[in-house]
Amino acid sequence: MISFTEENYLKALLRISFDSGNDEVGTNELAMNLGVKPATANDMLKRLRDKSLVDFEKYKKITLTREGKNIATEVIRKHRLWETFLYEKLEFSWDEVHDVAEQLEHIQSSKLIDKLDKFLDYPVFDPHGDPIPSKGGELTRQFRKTLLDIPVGQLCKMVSVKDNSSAFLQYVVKVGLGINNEIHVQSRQEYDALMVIVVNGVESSVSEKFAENIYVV
Amino acid sequence: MISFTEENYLKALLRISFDSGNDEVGTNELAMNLGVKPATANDMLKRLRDKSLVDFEKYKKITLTREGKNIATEVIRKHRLWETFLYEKLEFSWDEVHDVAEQLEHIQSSKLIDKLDKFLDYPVFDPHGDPIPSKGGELTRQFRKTLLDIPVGQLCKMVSVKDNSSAFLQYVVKVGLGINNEIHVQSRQEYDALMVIVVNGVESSVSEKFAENIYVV
DNA sequence: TAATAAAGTTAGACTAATCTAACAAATTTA
DNA sequence: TAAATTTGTTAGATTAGTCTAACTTTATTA
Repeated sequence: MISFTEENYLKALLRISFDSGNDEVGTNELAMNLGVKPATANDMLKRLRDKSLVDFEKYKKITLTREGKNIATEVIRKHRLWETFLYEKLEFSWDEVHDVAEQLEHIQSSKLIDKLDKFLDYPVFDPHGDPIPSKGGELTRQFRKTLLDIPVGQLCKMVSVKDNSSAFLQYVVKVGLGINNEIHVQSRQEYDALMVIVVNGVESSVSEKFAENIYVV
Repeated sequence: MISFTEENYLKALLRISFDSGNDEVGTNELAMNLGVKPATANDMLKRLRDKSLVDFEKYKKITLTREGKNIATEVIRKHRLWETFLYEKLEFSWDEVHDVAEQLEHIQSSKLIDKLDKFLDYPVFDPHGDPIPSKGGELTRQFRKTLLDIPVGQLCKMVSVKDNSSAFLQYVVKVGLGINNEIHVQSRQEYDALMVIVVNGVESSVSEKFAENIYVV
């Protein structure tokens, strides 16, 4: 049986490789991502290797095995279905769903998740605009532009976020931004990439770090 | 913070004292109920005592403190709300809800449980006919007759079960019994209390152990 | 290319939750 | 009420998941 913690490590590995577009992940990167020390991650990685869920050689990068990737994808599927449930059925706001879904994603019952999928009428995207893997585990990798890629003067529409921490999401809400909102890029500093944007007629300044975490079309 | 396991101990203590009508619970009784060894239960009870969640003296019976009882009641509230959700919204059958609810009851989010309560339109009984504690923690203790209390020749109606294990619940289904079904008590052996009952025109023999786990009116 | 920095590993320790085996107290009963 | 039985406790061990501190390997750069 696979533990709650093991599931979190696998999920983090998949998310990191998905975000970076590279299958290979480093120990420190993983540890930082999970908020544990590299030594801890290293111990866990050895256990996951014993279970044939990851591959790596000493001092080398880590990849998920087929089986590890399947489990990670299933956890992400559950996470995103629960987020959709919380948002659509329980009136949770967009920035509150993540933390609760972090817990719900570990409930073990394939019947539960299939029935939930049906109850929600087989949704394809979660409230952040991220794709929900199908039952078979298909996760469409779409090319994603961020707010950083939009030239001055152009209009775009926010579809999702990269950073799912509630600290970031609350900041997004504070700037008056929400899913499907139109953003007008008014200006950009050469020096530090600070941008001035207009959302629903309200002007705000946002940093480079902020902009690269907002997915747009 | 209170752990998953600690919550299970508190819940078991409340359920045992509720079933027996006596606030005082023994270590062995608790251990058996949770499927652990008495030594294990004893260690945990000492930790719960350190946190002021239970009271007991060496070699004496255990009681929940006010705070311990509140937590246990909250866990039961969550359990029964989730059971109701699974049964009413996700088409789970009556005997499948318990095991999944055992996991869902430990999700930590008061907003989640309040919203779920609202979504279900503030239900008062779960699919087994057990009362759902209110947000304030009121749990009405009703006198409950079991099938064992029904004299030969009399008709009664099943409202709930005492044993929630899926082994028992599946057996109940096999006998053709479900919630709100009428039961006719046809005969009873003096020697071993074996009963012959009729449900929807079908005759079955049931043991004393079975009969005492079926609540009726 | 040699020194420095970054990344990864190992050893040893801690906590929570569990176990077995041995022991002590309380209760039942002959 | 003394012996037998039941109930509860203690001591010592185990596993999962975490840590710190010291070490090794790999990568970067002056």
